[in-house]
Amino acid sequence: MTGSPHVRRPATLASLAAELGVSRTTVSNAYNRPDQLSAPLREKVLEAARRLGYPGPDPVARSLRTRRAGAVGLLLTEALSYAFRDPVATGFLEGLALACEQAGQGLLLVPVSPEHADVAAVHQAGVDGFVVYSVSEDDPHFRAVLERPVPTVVCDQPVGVEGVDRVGVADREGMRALGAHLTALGHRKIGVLCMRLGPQRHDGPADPARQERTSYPVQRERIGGLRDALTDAGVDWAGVPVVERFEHSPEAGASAARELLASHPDVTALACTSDVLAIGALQHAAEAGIAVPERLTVTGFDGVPEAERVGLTTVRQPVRRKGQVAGELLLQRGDRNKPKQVVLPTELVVGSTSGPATQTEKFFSGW
Amino acid sequence: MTGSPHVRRPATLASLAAELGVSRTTVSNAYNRPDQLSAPLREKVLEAARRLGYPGPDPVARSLRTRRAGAVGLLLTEALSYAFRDPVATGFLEGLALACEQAGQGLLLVPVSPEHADVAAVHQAGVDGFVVYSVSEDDPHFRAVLERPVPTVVCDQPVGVEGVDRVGVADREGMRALGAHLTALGHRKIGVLCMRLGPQRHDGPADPARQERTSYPVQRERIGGLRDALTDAGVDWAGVPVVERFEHSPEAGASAARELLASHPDVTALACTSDVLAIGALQHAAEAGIAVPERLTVTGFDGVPEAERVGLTTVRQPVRRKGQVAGELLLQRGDRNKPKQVVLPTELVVGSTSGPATQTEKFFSGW
DNA sequence: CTGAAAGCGCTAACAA
DNA sequence: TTGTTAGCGCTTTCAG
Repeated sequence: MTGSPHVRRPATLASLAAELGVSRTTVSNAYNRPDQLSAPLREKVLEAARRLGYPGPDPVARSLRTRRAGAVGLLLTEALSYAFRDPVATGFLEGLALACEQAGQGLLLVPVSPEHADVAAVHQAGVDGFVVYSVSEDDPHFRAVLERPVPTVVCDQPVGVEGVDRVGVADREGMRALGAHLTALGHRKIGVLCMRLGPQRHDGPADPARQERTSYPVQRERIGGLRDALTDAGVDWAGVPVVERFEHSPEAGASAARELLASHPDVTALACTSDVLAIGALQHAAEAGIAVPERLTVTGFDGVPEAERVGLTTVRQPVRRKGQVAGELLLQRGDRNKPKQVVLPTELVVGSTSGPATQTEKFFSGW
Repeated sequence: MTGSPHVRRPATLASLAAELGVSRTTVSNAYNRPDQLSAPLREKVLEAARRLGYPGPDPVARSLRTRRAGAVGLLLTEALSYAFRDPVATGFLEGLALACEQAGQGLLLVPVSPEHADVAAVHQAGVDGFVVYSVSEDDPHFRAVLERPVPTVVCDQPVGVEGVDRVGVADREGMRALGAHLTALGHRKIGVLCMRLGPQRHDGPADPARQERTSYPVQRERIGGLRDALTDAGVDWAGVPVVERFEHSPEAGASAARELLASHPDVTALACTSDVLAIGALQHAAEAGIAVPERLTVTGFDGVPEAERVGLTTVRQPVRRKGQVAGELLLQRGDRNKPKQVVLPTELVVGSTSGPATQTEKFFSGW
């Protein structure tokens, strides 16, 4: 009577109760409050459930009633799928997942394809809170998150959003230490490879104005830290070439390195704002027969596992811990109402890809 | 009257409707069926919503009503966090996420810490279906999934579960091709490094009985494929040393390589059942001063990006595609009722870590 | 220890 | 184009 024949309507708590001649409360208690009813009765209920194929209380209905979804939503910059290709993002996810796991909460990846400028997914997410991972300051999905009446914590970007928690790392200090390392090695001709600075695709040189105006504070800080260090050593920042890439991949790093070295064959060090770019730069160097670190120093930022494996000089940030803190900030907020800011430390890691600046005259950079 | 003062009770659809003097349907339509009401009225509703801070229809309530959660659940073997450290898992996730994204569905990672033998999380997940990634045949969480009245698709393992879709790859064929490659290069003394074969921690040699009895069909198939190839070449499998590791990490691979080479210094090739293990083996070789491939051939399985970068000889499986297929199987199942099995092809990739078997006499393997 | 009553917030027919 | 009527399946005081 209720539907087409092929739709098997599973039993509900009510139908089970009716079947057994007990009240719905009793059935509910059998699942949620075992101590509120006698063991035999409970077993009877569970047995009947098994027999009738009742899969236990419907999670959605329960969520509606209890007003808790048992999951936290995760909003990522890029297409959802990108996150899994980026080792920094996966490290973060690992930490966040860990925190969720410990709290018994699910982690819902909110599907936001960049083209799909469709904010609906954010509204549709049944979650008790959001973690926002490194999005641009004017991301529409992010704004949609803010409209939801649930707590939110931001990782990295954007900074300074009113009323939301944030966890980040000491980007500027880390890069500054790296810069000092480079200048101490005698490098004066330094080139920079950086990640995207704006929402629009742009691949190529980025002048200081563009560096400042970026909507990605993390990049601004990292570049700024390097600038601080170089300035301390008397290097004029205006003369430092910076090449930007929209994509974040080893391939992008390789092509950026090629571009920068072609236009500035005299640079002795390539400072990249991420390990992924640096790995690409190393790859280019290897292919072009440029000896690292003898003829070219290459550095990264992040401290991803592969970087460590290849001995990259970099700045390590506690990615996993960052994710964990983000989760804890969200899940262990008592009834705190003032937003909390956490900044984790970074650490210079000197590997085998940085060495003294080349003493010899300019090489022909190529083969 | 309804609660403590610090709990701001957000507006609901009903209260908004009351406020405007329209029916709840109208408000609902303003959000879900814009064409069902006049533009001015709709604007009026939306404006009032903004004014009253109504965040739009509650997703959980909607889900209850529409009987669709808008998300698929993902069940992983290991601790949730492990998945993000394993490049094969992340590749799979990437593909799955892609499929979800395209369908506008969320992806809910179900928190199952292995110690927390607590199946509750599976019951608590508000999802329209489950994807199960490579779990053991007798995993309790998996059984809990099967009890839920939603469609399920399994990736890789377990095999042969009644009524559920499955996507896998040609593990055996791939490994067989790799084995043929090795024997063609003249290798006869071959050692194997494999992943866990049982639920209990076991690190060390795995004899043929243990290989057969494993509850992880994927390992069985890969080892079996190699066995086929070696047998074809007249190598007696009983004499092939297999070292197992419970953890799946480069470190585990390195230690396994060390162990195997110590007990069998005469092997000329190390076939690993995963790239991650192989990368560890390479690392050990580098540290021990063993030239690859001159003195030792090392091979993997999977074709992860890093393997490609280091030139590992391996068997490539379409991990991302596998995830995508899993998603499509779940999301695009019309009203199909017979389960579907998809097996994707694998491909031998010859890199620079495999070479002819050493012609010289036995080396002292180590230093 | 068990039951009755009262919704959680929403959508989907169907009428008006 | 708008409103009315019924629940979706469950939990939770509060009495018995």
